[in-house]
Amino acid sequence: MLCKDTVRGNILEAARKRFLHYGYAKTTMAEIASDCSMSPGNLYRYFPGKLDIAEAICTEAGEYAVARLREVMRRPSRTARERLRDFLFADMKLTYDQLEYDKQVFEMARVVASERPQFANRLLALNRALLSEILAAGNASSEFFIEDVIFTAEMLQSATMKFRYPQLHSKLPYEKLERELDGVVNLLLNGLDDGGAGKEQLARQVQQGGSSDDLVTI
Amino acid sequence: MLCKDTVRGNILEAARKRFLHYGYAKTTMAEIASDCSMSPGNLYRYFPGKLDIAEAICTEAGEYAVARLREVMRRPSRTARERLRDFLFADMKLTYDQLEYDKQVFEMARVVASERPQFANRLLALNRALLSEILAAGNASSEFFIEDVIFTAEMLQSATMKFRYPQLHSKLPYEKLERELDGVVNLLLNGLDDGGAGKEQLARQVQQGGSSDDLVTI
DNA sequence: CGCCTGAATGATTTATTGAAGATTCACTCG
DNA sequence: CGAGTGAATCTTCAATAAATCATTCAGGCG
Repeated sequence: MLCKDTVRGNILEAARKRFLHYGYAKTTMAEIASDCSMSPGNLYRYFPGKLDIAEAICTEAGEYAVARLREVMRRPSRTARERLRDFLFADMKLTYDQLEYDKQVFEMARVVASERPQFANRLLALNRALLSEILAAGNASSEFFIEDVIFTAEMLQSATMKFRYPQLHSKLPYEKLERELDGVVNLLLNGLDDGGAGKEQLARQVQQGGSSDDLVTI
Repeated sequence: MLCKDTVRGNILEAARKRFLHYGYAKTTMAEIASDCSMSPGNLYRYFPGKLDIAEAICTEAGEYAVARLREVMRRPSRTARERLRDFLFADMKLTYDQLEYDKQVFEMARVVASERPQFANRLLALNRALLSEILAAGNASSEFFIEDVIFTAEMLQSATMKFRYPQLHSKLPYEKLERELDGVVNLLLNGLDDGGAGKEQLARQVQQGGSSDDLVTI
C-alpha cells in the first residue's frame, strides 16, 4: 500500500483494481493507463512491463502477509512450540484464503510465479527468516537445541510445503488440511518416538477410506 | 509385466513401446492396433479406451516400484528408523529416475494422473501400506510408540510430498533433494528437540544464498 | 454365435490468419 | 530537459477451417 499520491502508486492502485476485478489477462495496459488518465506508453516510464506491475502488486501482498505473520508471532506468553504451530497455521490460512477463494488473485499469482521464478523464492526467504526467529527464540529459552536454525527452518518449509501451495491442495477442504497440518506439526515437534500424532488425536476415522488423498492436480 | 501371450498383454506391450518412444499424445490407436496386427476397433474389446491402456501401463509400473520398495524394506538387520530412511530415499530415487529423466514417461504419468485422479490415490495408498508396516515393526521393537500407524504414515507422506512429486522439484538437482530429504527425515525422526538436522550436518553453507529454493513450477 | 473388421461419426488437434494488445520510439509540450 | 503522447511495430491471442484421431457399430467370417 505505498503512497497513492505518486504516479507509480497510482498505477499500482489502478492495476490492482483491474487485475482483481477482471483478471490479469483480461486487463490491458491501455485500460490501466486510461484509469490513470495517461497514455499507455507512459506506463513504461514507471514499469518495465505489465508483468512487473503484477509482480509489484504481489510483492506488496506478500509483505502484507509477512506483517500479519509477525503479529501472530508477537502474541504474548506462548512457548516457542506454540508459536511455531500458530505460525504454520496462520501461514496456511493466509494463502488458503487468498488463493483458494479468489480466482483472479490466483491467476495473477500463478502468472508471476511462473514467469518470475525468483519471485516465489524471495517470499519463501522472508517466510524462512520469520521461522528462523521462532527457532532461535526456542533455542534461547532452551525449548529447542537447534544447531543450524536457518537450515532447520528450510526443512520445516519443505515438510509443510503441501500446506503453503494451494495449487497442490487440490480440492482438499480446509478442515482436512488443518487436521493434516496438525498431524505433521506434531510429528515435526516430537519426532516419531512420541507417537507422531500425539495423544489428543483420538476421534478420527481409522480406515483408509477416511484418508485425505486426492493429492495431485497436475 | 503380465503375460505377453495374452491379447491384452500384447496390446499393453505394443502400447508401452509406442508411448515410451513417441509419447502418449503422438501415439494413435491405429498404430497400436497395427503393431498387434489387428484393427483399431478390436482394441476396444480389451480396453475401454486409450487412457485405460496408459493407466494399465502406469499401474504395472507402480506395482513394480512397490516391489522394489519391498526389497528395500527387507534388507536384514536394520533398525526401524534406518528402514524408514531407506524407504523414503528409495522412494524418492524411484520417482526421480523414472520421471525426471524420461520426458515420455512423465507425459504419460501426468495425463493419467490428471484424467484419473483416483489413480494417484491408489498408488499413494499402496505406498502408505508399506510405510505403515515399517512403523508397526518399529512399534513391535519398541523403537516407536505410535498409536495410529496409518494416520502417522499419512502424515509422513504429507511431509515428504515434495520428494515424491518431481513436478514440484522444479529443477532441483538430485544432490540437493537428497540433502533436503535427509534434513526432513531427521526432523521427523527426532523432532525439534534434537536440533532437527542432527549432529552430522556440519559442512554446509550457512548463508541463505545456499538454500535450495526454486520450489515451484506452476 | 464369438471374434474381428473397417468405414462412419463426432470429438479433438493442428494450422492459419485476422485482430488485439504489449511495447517502442520519434516527437510534443511546458 | 523531463514528463508525456500516440502512431508504428511486433508479439500474442482467438476464431475458424482442415485434418487427424478416438470411438462406435453394422456387418463379415470361421
